[in-house]
Amino acid sequence: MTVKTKGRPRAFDADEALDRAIEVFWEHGYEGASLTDLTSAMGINRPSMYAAYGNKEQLFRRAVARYAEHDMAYAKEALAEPTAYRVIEKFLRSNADALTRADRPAGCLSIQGGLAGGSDNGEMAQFLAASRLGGERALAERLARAVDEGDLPAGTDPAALARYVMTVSEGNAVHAAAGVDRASLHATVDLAMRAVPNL
Amino acid sequence: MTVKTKGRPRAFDADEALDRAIEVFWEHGYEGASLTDLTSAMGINRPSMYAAYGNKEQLFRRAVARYAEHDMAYAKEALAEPTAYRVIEKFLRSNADALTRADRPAGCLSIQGGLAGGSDNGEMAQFLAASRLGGERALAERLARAVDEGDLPAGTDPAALARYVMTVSEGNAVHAAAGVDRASLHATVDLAMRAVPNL
DNA sequence: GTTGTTTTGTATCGCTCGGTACGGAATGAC
DNA sequence: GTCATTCCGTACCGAGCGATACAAAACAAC
Repeated sequence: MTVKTKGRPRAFDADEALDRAIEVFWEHGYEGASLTDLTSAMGINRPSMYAAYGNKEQLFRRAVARYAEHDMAYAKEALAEPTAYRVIEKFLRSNADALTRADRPAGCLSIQGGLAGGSDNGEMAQFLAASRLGGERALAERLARAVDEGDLPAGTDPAALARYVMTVSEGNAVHAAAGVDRASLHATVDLAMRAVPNL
Repeated sequence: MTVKTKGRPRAFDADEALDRAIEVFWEHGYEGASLTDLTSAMGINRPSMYAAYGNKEQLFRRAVARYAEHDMAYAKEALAEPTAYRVIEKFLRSNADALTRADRPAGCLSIQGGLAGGSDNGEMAQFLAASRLGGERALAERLARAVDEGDLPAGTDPAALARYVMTVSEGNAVHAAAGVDRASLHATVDLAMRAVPNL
């Protein structure tokens, strides 16, 4: 799929470099990741980064997009499970695994990226929060369908249940970033699942 | 308790200024809070801050200590409840309220302060994580006592249950920082409590 | 009063930040 | 070959960072 272009060819793969940037943002957060950190991890120099991605903010947005598409692919898969209980369990189990992958930083980019903003009004924090709430809404819609299908008790509030699931997921992300191991996160999921109706 | 001292008297109250610093750290995080933000909120100038607290890092550590003593006083109160169920519910309810106080920033200083570190190896993030795990350990000890007293089912893992409770608390903090309102956090607590054994 | 001590305000330090100017290098078009 | 175009690498910019030097100001001791 490499399109023929004029001029000197790019000496690096843009997606591979983006993966390296993801890990730096993941580990240090948006503001904590300096351009020196980023470009040295990406194996390129500053002007190449600016030519390829625009600036630090756009690099981060593209990193988050790629992260959502690849590292969070399990979320979309979980929604395809046949029952609400299995949707939720698959999501929380996969999440616990993703939070503790040996080849990736601990925790979740969306949380590590930044909950608080600097002197600006927390533009990045709001962006990440909106992205997370988007995932929560998708889960709520799947659970609403489950209520319609009689898969969850009538009267169940799908939005509240989705929020609870995301709350556990985010809490686990905070724990993972603190160094808690995979088995402990799964033990938390064991407990959390007891609050989920299982017909 | 104002001790008579030589020299020019301090023109500000150190604890009151610390409360203002707490709010700035709470809102912008450790690295996101600049000395200009801090000292202007504290109503003092830079050299006064350095004379009174040492440097930015020590100011933050004192802010966290004061935060734990005052804004998290509900945690210690919750541990005094008679039953494990009531300990947990009181903790999560008070936590949900504290995360959404109108006169304070949304969320929790310990989470907003920073999950990720800059170019250093995340010294502050580790410090905050250790502080949170300390609270978790205190809760685990209280729940272990509850098991001994027959207040929780025999075979209950108090550490796992404590971790679950803190996970919900931290997830709610993330949600609160994203702007989720108090009632929604309590709805999450409603669901979370269904996983807690209630004899 | 004078002296010693501590705080205050201004003005500044060295450093790192995100971002860029510019010349040379590497390609396709012709 | 020459030209146009694109990318790479160095070296740099202004701005903001955390931290401080220094002298005037405000007190206690005498």
